[in-house]
Amino acid sequence: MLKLSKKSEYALMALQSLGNLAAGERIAVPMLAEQRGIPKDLLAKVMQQLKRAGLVHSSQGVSGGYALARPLTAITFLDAVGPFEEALGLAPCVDRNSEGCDRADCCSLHDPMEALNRWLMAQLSTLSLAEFVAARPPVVHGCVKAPRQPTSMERRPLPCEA
Amino acid sequence: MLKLSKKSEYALMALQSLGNLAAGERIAVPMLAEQRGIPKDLLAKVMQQLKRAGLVHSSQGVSGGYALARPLTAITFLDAVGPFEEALGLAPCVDRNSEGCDRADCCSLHDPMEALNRWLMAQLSTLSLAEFVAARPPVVHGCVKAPRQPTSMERRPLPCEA
DNA sequence: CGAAACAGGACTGAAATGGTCCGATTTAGG
DNA sequence: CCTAAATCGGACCATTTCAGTCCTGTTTCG
Ligand code: SF4
Ligand code: SF4
Repeated sequence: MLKLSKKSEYALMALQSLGNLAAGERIAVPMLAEQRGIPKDLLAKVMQQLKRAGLVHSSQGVSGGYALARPLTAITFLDAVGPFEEALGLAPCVDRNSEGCDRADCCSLHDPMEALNRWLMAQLSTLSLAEFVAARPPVVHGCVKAPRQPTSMERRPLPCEA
Repeated sequence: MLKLSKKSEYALMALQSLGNLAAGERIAVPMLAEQRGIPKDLLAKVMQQLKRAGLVHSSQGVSGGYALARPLTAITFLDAVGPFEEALGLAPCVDRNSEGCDRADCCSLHDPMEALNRWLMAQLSTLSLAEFVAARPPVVHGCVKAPRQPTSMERRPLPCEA
């Protein structure tokens, strides 16, 4: 139920990498793909879609590449992942990409579903990418791993503590 | 990314219905299936699995059926849905049903993923079914819809309000 | 003994997913 | 002006997952 598509994962990777670029700098798909060790053609598609979603800017031609359209603090997890998730809603009755459910007005599960769905969406759209991936030091050649730091997720209070 | 499998949905339906049974009462699969308008054979499988998960008890023979093994307040959303979700984790590196990810120790996305995943799991396992489906009046023949009441989900504070 | 229920495996069709390939267009640099 | 390298974007394919059906047992009430 929670699994992200590979495209989403690649999108998050890309946005993370774009996040620690110097201002005005750009990075090309082949470079990105090699750094993260992921299929270049697929990443290319992902980037196109990110552009269409307005999250990144692109420049064509040799020495072209991508850059963030706005800082990671202004991109939510939902923004980043939304374009790649076919089934973003819990059930057909609360999903944008489905023609709904004919039982919707005769289903005692509908209201709870809708409520939970709305809550989850709210969570994911109040989580900025900057929070999610606490952007860390520059990329070492071939390996982008960085020392562990507690993310802001871990500091979010659980509902039962509220 | 959030979509539940049909089995999960059916499981939630079933547990909801079992929830407003009188003590000692049981209900059979064909009856349940007809009430909710869902395929009986599939629901049968779901019930078997719920039994294996220890959430319900069954009795065989004619006039057999299912009943809750414990009250809805003692069953979490994750309990109910877990057995039916192949891919419960956000990514391969944090999923029980996958052999992990070879890049796990060289991926700057791993730690954020793990953190978010843990947080989401915690959310789903602190949400009891009783909270989720604020169990409502008995089932009218052929239609189980009931008047709307605010669920406890809607009263959960958003992180940004905490 | 027979009808009705649970138990459970085998199987199928359809759809989503992850990935590849190829041709077209743009553009910096020699 | 020409070429290499990059973004575009459609077509295509293999694999897996999903939802659903079917069929054969076994239990148990009346
Ligand atoms: S209305 Fe009920 S059955 Fe239809 S999708 Fe929503 S929850 Fe599932
Ligand atoms: S380690 Fe990185 S690449 Fe591997 S699954 Fe986790 S997030 Fe995806």
